[in-house]
Amino acid sequence: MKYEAITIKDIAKALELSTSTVSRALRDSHEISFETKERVIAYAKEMNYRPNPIALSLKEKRSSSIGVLVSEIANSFFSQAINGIESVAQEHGYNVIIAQSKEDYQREVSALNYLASRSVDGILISVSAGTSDFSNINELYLRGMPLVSFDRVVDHLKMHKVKVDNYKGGYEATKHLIKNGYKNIACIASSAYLSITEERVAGYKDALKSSGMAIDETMIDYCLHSGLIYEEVEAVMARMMKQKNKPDAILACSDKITTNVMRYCQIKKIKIPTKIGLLGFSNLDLTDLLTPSLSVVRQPASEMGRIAAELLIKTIESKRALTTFEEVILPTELFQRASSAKKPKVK
Amino acid sequence: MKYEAITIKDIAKALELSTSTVSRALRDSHEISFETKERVIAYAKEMNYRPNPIALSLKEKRSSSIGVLVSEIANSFFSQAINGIESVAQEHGYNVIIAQSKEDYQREVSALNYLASRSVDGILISVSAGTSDFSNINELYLRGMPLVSFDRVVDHLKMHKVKVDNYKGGYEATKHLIKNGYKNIACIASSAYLSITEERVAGYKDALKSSGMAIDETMIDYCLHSGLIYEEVEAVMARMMKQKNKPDAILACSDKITTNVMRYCQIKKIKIPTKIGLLGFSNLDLTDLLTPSLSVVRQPASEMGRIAAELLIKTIESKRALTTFEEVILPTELFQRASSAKKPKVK
DNA sequence: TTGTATGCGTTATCAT
DNA sequence: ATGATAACGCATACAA
Repeated sequence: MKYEAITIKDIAKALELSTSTVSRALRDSHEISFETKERVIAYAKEMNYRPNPIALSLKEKRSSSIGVLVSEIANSFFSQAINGIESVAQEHGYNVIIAQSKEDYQREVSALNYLASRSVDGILISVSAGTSDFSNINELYLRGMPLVSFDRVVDHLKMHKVKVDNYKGGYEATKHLIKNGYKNIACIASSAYLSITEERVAGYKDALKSSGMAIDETMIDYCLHSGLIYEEVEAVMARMMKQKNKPDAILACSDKITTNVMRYCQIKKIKIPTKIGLLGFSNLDLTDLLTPSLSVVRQPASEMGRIAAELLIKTIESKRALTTFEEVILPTELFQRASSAKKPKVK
Repeated sequence: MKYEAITIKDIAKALELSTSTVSRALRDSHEISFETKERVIAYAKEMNYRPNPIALSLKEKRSSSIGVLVSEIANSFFSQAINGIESVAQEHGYNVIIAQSKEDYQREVSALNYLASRSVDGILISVSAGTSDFSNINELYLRGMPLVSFDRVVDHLKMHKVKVDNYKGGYEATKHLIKNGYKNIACIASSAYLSITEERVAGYKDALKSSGMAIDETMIDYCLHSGLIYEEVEAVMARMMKQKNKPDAILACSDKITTNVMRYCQIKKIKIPTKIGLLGFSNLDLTDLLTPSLSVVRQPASEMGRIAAELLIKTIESKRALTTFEEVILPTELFQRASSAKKPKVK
């Protein structure tokens, strides 16, 4: 019943040829007679021959696969990015091997180690939030492993970088809220340790400044776990809604913060956007459907994945040693509901 | 700068030993002197030696990796499932290679072919909606490739199956709509080729019957691409809303159908749930926040992935030829908004 | 035009 | 206790 996969050797034996002849015939070498070629190809097809990619990898010293390391696959941003990565990879004949760090440094190190041990030709990395020791990644660079970091990039590391313009995203989102009449705009951001957080908050601050509005530090807060835990967001919201200078709008700086602010408002029966405005960074499918006027800052996740993968494959295939590193910065998209947005009640 | 990865041979040369001695020393064989072992291990560590997994694969005829074939990674159900799969795989020392068919039969075949050609030890499959020819999968079975299908299983195929109780899900969802006062409940389902579609629709029909309601075939329709394409859903909705017997509620049988029905209603300014009720199968994060009364049928995606992966790895590691096949059926979860739902205007 | 031999990195089976 | 050799499947330099 279960039959072993057929090899070149089997074909050679069956056709009374040498393995090299078979190999060449299958690769359509010009030095094989038309007749032999036909016989070999016909038989190979009949027996459903497939070359063993592992043997090929060993010979060619390349695996035709790339590794992707993210913190959490079931995060819509990353799954969209992987979507783009997989598409590009498949166009170029590469497989995609995925690993997730779950924001855990140990898991990140071991996943990286495995991928590194020559089972992939290159690696796409979005570092986990807690990581501050990048010696492993540097080690990979020294080994000559082609690397591209995306989204969460680390400035001082020697590798290609693909990310969005977080500063501009934060700036424009805040401007959008101001334009819509909001006066007291709070900012709830992710872990203060991530550079993307810094950049978004800087954009927020500069937008306020450029509109002549004051920056109130009580209106800025951080969620260590990027809002992953509802209570984190709840605590921040509760504090802000209690204070003298109450926000009339929120800039939510991550997917989870956005949805958890919505959840908070729903539970507390705070109407969005009339009672409080909300503008979130989110890649979830539905955010634009959610409330009549919620706008969303989207990251071009799939596009980012595509670009990062292209860059990686280009690097792999031009095997020169790297001295310069590209940094691609994509624009965020301010996605606005087409239908008429209800204006907030301006005080 | 770029240094080649070190091999056993390099170690042997440096230490003036044979490769076999080095190999044995590294594997802590009892027939190697303590002294030699120490030298070898110390040197290997110093040089950061890692065995080449590809060479190992060739030798062992196993790759320690499993393939996952889904229609679309950036679909929250699948990304949650992959999340579970990756976790289990990593616990057992397996890599996960992903491929997406994009609901395209040709891509499914070629992806499967690649995975099949011995680059993975087993495959997890959720067949694409358009597929009706399963000869490839059967071919894999004959080749002895360990297979587990999940979510979208095909009844007559000889393989393990992990899925949710779609019948019950459809039944309870429909009952829920009936209980909320809806009288004309339509059903928009995925590809008619999928058994999950059949089952959900059967549950829908039986729920109507058991409430003494008639089944109107014009109220049931299918989307070949599972609603992936907006126009697909739009066409069905347009048709239904034009006919004499107009629905006052919709049972949407997939993630994408759910959101695209919502999008349609938004564009056409049809209010959910007062003008039309909606109950969808969805694993999106936000669906419960969406409208004041939308309930959602959730699939335990991550859990399903975990179970499927466990089953696959178990099958791989007990290499006996398969004669019996397990079928695991998980319950769906009817997720209901806690807050007061607005009742529909009952005619 | 075809065949033989070698090597990719590793381990297992023989020697010694 | 250690070494030489073959084998995994394939491609290719070198012979014939």
